[in-house]
Amino acid sequence: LPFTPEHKARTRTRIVEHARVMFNRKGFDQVSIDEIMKAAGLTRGGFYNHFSSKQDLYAEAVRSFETCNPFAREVQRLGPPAPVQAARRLVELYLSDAVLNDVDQHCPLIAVPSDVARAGLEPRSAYTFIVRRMLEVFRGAFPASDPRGSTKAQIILNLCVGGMVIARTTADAELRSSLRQAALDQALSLLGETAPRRSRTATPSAARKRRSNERRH
Amino acid sequence: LPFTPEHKARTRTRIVEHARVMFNRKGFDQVSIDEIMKAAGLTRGGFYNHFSSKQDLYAEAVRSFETCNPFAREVQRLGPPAPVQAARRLVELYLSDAVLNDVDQHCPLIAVPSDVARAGLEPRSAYTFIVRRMLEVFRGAFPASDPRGSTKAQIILNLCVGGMVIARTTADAELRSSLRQAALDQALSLLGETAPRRSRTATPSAARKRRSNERRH
DNA sequence: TGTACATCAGTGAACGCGCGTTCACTGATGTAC
DNA sequence: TGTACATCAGTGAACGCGCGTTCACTGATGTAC
Repeated sequence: LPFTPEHKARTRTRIVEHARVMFNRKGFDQVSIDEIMKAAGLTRGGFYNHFSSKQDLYAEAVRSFETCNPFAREVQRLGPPAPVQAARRLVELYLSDAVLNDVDQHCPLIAVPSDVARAGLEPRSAYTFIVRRMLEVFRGAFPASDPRGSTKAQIILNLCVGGMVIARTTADAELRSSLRQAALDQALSLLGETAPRRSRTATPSAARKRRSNERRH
Repeated sequence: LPFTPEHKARTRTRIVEHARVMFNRKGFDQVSIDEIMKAAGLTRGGFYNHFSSKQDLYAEAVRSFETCNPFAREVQRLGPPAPVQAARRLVELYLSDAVLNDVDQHCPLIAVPSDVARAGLEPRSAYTFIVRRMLEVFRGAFPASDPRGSTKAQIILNLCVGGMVIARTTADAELRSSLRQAALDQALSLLGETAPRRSRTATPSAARKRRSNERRH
């Protein structure tokens, strides 16, 4: 074989990696294949050695988030041993001020929902896959016997996505931060219902985080 | 004057009207000026008599939602007299199954957030304006003395948008409906805290609605 | 060890199409006189 | 009342550009003998 068998795979991964970041940042239509290939250190023509179409790459990029994002890695690290902590940590990462203000880190769930909703079947099911994974993590934070466990997991996901999606659209720093913070407090509060109840509105760690955000602005 | 002074205004409104529906359905890039003008019964060339660019029309379309959507009309009708009912009704309309399954009725908040987040300043501030309006309505449901009133309003908005944004992206009917329902229950529950508490998870009207949705599927 | 050959990741020019925008024109209308 | 004129919403052809996709080619590599 002309190249090592892993070589093509590594190139492909490199393309997907750059595509994911650029699609998240600028959306499906605003990123050209040329740009992506250039970012990956290649030229336009080679693209179709790896993918059958731009939409094909898009689905792949959405899918790739599952293996490459900091949330997923965090979950993998903390997942099985302490489900409640994993859920709490995921919420805190998801709704952190740092992530809100760095578009490149945005999860596809918040970065490209409109695009995906209008895209073909492949990107949509890649997206749905992430949704189910996150729901599993949140569901794990409640005892299996809790009849409202699934519902609470869904509410937490809705808060995570809703808070960030709206916050992202506005340039008003105060409104941004405040929408995000409200979602964070409520989500943590729902998670807190599994452990012995503390304050109704926020865990101590959320309060600490809030103070530090206020200092930053 | 060659045409009546209102004639141009009416034409302009007609263009914006069609643009709003089409942008919501297919996104900014996937709708051409040609299509919009055709839908409005005009030809390509006349577009620049009314708008300076496609982006200009986009901002206008987002803005227009405030005056033409069923939620806004509903709020205007119920608004001042009974703020709690207005908020409750808005939530129910927003998170209804009927709206979820009819893209044309989708509020820009859920239909085009990714597009807007990447668009210019004008569309973004048009979007932010709607956000503030909805927050006002929700805030009105809690007594001015309630220190958590603003936060609760933000949580409700996050739930409204989050639930619909995720639900929209998946084709799985069960998951769609269930995400939406979870958001609806939680939002109504938060609103319920103002009135004498009924059931913890849903108001009677929500339960009625849920049953009717289940029949439909 | 050396030579001829096959493979195929990557190159870069070219194609074709759609779309945002421009522009010279039309023709219906109201106004001046 | 009638006629010449100015206005301007709307028309449709044309321009120019970018981008997804195709394709003939290259040249580095491994294999056969």
